[in-house]
Amino acid sequence: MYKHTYKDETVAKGDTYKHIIDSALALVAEFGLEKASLSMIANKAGISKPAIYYYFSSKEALLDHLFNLLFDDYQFDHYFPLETYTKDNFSSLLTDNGLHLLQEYDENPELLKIINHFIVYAGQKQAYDEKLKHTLTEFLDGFRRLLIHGQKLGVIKEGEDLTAKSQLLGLVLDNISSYLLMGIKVESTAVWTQAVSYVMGDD
Amino acid sequence: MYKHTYKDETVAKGDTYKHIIDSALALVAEFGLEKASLSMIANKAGISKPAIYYYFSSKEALLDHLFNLLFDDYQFDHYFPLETYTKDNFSSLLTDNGLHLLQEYDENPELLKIINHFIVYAGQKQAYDEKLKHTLTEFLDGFRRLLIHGQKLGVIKEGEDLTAKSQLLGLVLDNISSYLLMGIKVESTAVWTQAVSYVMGDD
Amino acid sequence: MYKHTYKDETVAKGDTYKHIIDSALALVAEFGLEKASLSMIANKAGISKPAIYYYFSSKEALLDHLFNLLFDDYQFDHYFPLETYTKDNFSSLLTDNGLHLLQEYDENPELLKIINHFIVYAGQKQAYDEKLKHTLTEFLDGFRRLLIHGQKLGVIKEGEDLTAKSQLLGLVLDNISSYLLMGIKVESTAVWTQAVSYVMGDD
Amino acid sequence: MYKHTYKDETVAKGDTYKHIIDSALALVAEFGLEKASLSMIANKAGISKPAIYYYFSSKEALLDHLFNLLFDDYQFDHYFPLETYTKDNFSSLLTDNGLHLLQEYDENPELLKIINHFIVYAGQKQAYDEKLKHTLTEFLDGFRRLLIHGQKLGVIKEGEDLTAKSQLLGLVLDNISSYLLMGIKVESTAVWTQAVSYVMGDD
DNA sequence: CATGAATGAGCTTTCATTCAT
DNA sequence: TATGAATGAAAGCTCATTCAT
Repeated sequence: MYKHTYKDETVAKGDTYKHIIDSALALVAEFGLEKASLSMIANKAGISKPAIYYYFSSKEALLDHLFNLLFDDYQFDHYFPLETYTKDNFSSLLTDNGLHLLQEYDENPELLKIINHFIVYAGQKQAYDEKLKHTLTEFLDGFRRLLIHGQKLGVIKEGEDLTAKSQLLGLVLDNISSYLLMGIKVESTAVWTQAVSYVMGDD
Repeated sequence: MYKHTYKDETVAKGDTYKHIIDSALALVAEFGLEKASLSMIANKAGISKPAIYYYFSSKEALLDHLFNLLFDDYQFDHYFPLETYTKDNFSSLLTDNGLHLLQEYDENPELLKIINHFIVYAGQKQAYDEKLKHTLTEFLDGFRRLLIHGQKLGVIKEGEDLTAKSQLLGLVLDNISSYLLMGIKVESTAVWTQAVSYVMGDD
Repeated sequence: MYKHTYKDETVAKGDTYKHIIDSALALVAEFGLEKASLSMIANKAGISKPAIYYYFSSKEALLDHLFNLLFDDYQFDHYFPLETYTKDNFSSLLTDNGLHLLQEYDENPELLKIINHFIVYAGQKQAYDEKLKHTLTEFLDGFRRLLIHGQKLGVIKEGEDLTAKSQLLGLVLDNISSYLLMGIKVESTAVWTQAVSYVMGDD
Repeated sequence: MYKHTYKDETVAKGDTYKHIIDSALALVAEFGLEKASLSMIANKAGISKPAIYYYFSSKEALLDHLFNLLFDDYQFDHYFPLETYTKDNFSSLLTDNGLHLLQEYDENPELLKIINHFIVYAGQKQAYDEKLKHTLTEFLDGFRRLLIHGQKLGVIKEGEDLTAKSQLLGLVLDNISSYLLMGIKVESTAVWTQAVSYVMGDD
């Protein structure tokens, strides 16, 4: 699961709105979706409980908003901009982009926590489930498109099982951040570098 | 996260006890740790709420029991018995053992769900966090020991970064099951096969 | 144990607040601190149970409030204002003030009941215990100060054991009200009058 | 409230029975009548909860038994044996007997605590209330009979208000133990000595 | 005699939600 | 826009009690 730093676009809606969202994010990260109660959120936002209902019709609506905030602008291209990849920089850029993504999450452990809460919750809410599935699938697909691009550039051999290789990349990258989140020591740089070099056919 | 089929040893304790545990497992899988209430569990078990307290001193104690049930006998050796690996079967056994693990979880999607709930909950309960960390670390370490064994057998080249390679194996295997759980289509066999062949230095 | 008529100062807080306190006082008097449940209190106050939590953070907080209500403004001077005592009125004023106190409690048997419940409960809650001890000690001390004042006025002989005499006064007065509360017939006026005349050295 | 050391006569009923009563007494002293639950009692007695029902038909029955145990053999004569009082020893014996009673309670603070719990509970249970009233009244009456005896012996003047004096004695003695129980420092010896000397007409 | 197993009633507390203002 | 006041529903938990064994 990866996500770049969250930035809410709705500037016009005023401070209270943002306070609610920020408080909600912080509390969900700390206590989870259900234990983060509206009381706590209102409290942290410095407003009264009913005020939340002015902006969100229900707690569920608020959580939905957070969910979309985190997953909406989540795109493979943001981290691995296909158009910047050339024959010469392919391997090193792939490595760098991946490491950069890992670093971003390392710096925002809260985000990963929230996302994890949503992932588990997705088991109970179909709408989340579908969006989540779609998002992750898209990301895996991004790696596939990238590898195909690499083939066209001639840096990746023809005839390889690109699907499996791209999925391996996605799975590894995703899980490195999960393990980092849990505080399990993983040599993230080395592992990612190896995964890349393998996919590139280096040895 | 991997786990073989759960089997409770305490046969002597009678039916009610098992009903409680089974109901709890099912409901935790479906609704999560907090939303699976004692009322629901009692209901599903066909008993009254206080009856649960005859067997467990609190809801937390019940959840702890489930947690231990799932994580206690979780061992790398169970899936990858080091002593069975030889020079000749190393590569294929590694592949087969991994696929077998994946298949096991594929057949018990409930277990993975519960485990995921516990993983998220671990963020709030240190005891879980520690055990979880220890368990996952142990599993990664298992792969490392296995690769070292492979080196001794001469099937893996000297001078390789075994730590990174073992971690790659662990991360990939773990995340394949996660993705399967979420219903994301991953070519698990192909990916795992590739990961193994990479680590073995095949190409 | 003595206490003047309870009167809550917080007029501004609205009716519900007062209803809660009044209901709580009545039910604690009748059933005791533990058996007076929030359900009963809410019921008697004509509100829902959670409404109580809007005003008090817990049952304990509510009981604490009652406790303070009863003991806070409990002062010896309120019943025996030292500055009003003169050489001429000393004996009769001491008698009158005591009788007045007894009468007050006679007219508010509920208060004494509640106080008794708190006294017993003090054995389990240190905060109550300390305040209670302090309050009663202060009252005994009040009598001592009063007798010293009497010595200065020349109505009480020098060289007497004022401590013992003052404690006798306090103990008698306190226990008369207890016995009255229990419905045990005590000739309160006669007993108190005798106690006073003894302390004054009359015969 | 005064009470000599409790001693159960029912020896024949076996150990369990006594264990139950002892445990109940100890726990009632510590936690009060309601909070001392049958679970706790059974636990402390080293038996199972239903075992209590073999000896007592209900918790109330058990409490009733304790109540009677404490109040049944409560007699003024036990502490102040009228027949031992003579013209010569009257004053000193009265003093000594009272001090002895106080000392007894001082050495058994548990008993006083339990008795206090019952006194408060008496407000809710008429049967207790009546017995309690009767017991206390009897004690006050005992002092009256003693003073009358003193008059006959010629150590107390004729024409005195013996009722008020006897009540004063009873109230003082009773409340001294209460205050001692609460941990309020009272010069018990001095106060009681004064009370006696007053009643005797000494000065 | 005594217990393991179980229950209904009731407890304090928290929650998302509503509504008049 | 925002809040004070209140609520129904449900949570985890404890208790006195029962009953077959």
